[in-house]
Amino acid sequence: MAPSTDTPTYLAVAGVLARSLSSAKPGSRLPSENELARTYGLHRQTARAVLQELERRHLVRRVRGRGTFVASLIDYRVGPGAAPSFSETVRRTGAAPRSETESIRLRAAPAAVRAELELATGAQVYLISRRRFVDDELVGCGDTYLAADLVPDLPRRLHRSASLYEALTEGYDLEPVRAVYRAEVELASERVTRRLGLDAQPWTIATRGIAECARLRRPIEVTAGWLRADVFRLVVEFGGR
Amino acid sequence: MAPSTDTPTYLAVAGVLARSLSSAKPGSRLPSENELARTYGLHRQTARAVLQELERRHLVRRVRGRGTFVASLIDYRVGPGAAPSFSETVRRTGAAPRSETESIRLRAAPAAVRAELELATGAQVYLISRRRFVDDELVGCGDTYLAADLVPDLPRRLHRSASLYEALTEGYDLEPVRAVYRAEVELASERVTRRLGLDAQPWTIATRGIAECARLRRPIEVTAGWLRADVFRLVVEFGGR
DNA sequence: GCTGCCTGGTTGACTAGACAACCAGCACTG
DNA sequence: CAGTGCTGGTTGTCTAGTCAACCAGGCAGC
Repeated sequence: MAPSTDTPTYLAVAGVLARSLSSAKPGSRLPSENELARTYGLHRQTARAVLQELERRHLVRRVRGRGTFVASLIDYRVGPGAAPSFSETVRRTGAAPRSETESIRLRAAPAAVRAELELATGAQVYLISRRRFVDDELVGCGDTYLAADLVPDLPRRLHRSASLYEALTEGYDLEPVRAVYRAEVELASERVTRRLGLDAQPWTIATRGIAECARLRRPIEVTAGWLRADVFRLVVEFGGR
Repeated sequence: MAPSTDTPTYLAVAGVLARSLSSAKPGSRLPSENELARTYGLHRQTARAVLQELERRHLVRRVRGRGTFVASLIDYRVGPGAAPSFSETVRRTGAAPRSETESIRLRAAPAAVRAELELATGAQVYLISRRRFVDDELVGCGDTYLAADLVPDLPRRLHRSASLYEALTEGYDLEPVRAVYRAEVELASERVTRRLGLDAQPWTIATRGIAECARLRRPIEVTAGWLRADVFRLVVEFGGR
């Protein structure tokens, strides 16, 4: 029945499941390791290898204590001019995005940020840390650095605004415009791994950007973000119709 | 000695090795699974998990029958205007790139290609398949489709040129200019896996592009390429100084 | 009501041992 | 001299079984 010559059984079974998975409902549950082993006559470790292979292909998500579930990737489209918005990206798929502010801290600017924002030594910045959710599941996090002297009393103002963008634009007349943007696929650092509530370092789409204010003609914002690569897929596009 | 509370031993050992690996020479060999198991007092399967974890992080490459070797990633930089050249990218790292033509075939244009190149039904295209090497190791492959009527007698002409680009520019006065470009990280198809001489599907940086000819004012070339993601890393950049 | 405990089911980690597939090098043979 | 076959070492696959960590839900007791 299988066209296999001598492919390992765990790959053969993974292939069978992968094909049936393409028409499965995202979020639905797969058989457990023990069930799988029983129905295919394998040892549990082999059934495990099957599910791990599917996880490696980002076709399923495995949750300890609960089971294995059908995954679905969200395209994270990056192109010139269009700095992708997390909320927009998620909403387009029909899911519900949510951003949660972890903390707003006032601190001395790290050297790298100071250079990017053209600040004097000792200058202070606000560091805004956020967490990103899709359907109430934690899928990413991000940091934003803002020169403190440009946005006095930011925490309170931010409270009254729907978003940081709105606060900057309407509260301070500082509309930020993306100037430099960079994205890559990388393994999460230990710090990001912790923030995402995971114990093993996941692959992430890492983004870094600098935004300028047209009125002031200088950079005002440095951002860094990480999105789980088993939930999002990085797509780069230039040109097109 | 380890700051671990109860991190799994395979992750702990992987951490130790990862740190020492950053200063190791790319290409040098790591201890074998058995050696590792002996020196750390583990079972071979656990030592195996250690090396597999390092492979997952793209820090090492494992070759059946030979051993485990220190890897090094090459940045594949993508930006507006600058369609990255495989040869340029590799040469910048000091390694030796090589491209090898697998085949040049004349065939009816597939529907998707026909649409992109604005060809009539039944029109013919040349399909040029290439393989990409770094220091004589197979790391990628690519396909190029060209409208056959624009490049009569292509196979012979290509023989006398250093590259396809040169043949198009000087042989036919058809300088191609990148119009649409797209890159993403994806699991290799079975076909690409075969062409890369692997048995398990690897992650790849997949690129797709359409090039136009300024003189003719129409698209003349469709390209698709795959580079192994355990050798290259996709980096997207806009703006900058 | 609701807090805390227990229980059955799930994935995670580890040890034990076996055989297969593959590679490089070497000696031997024709 | 070319090719064959052997051999030791390597990673790949698989079975067998154990304990741990975690989750959801049910249930008893406060």
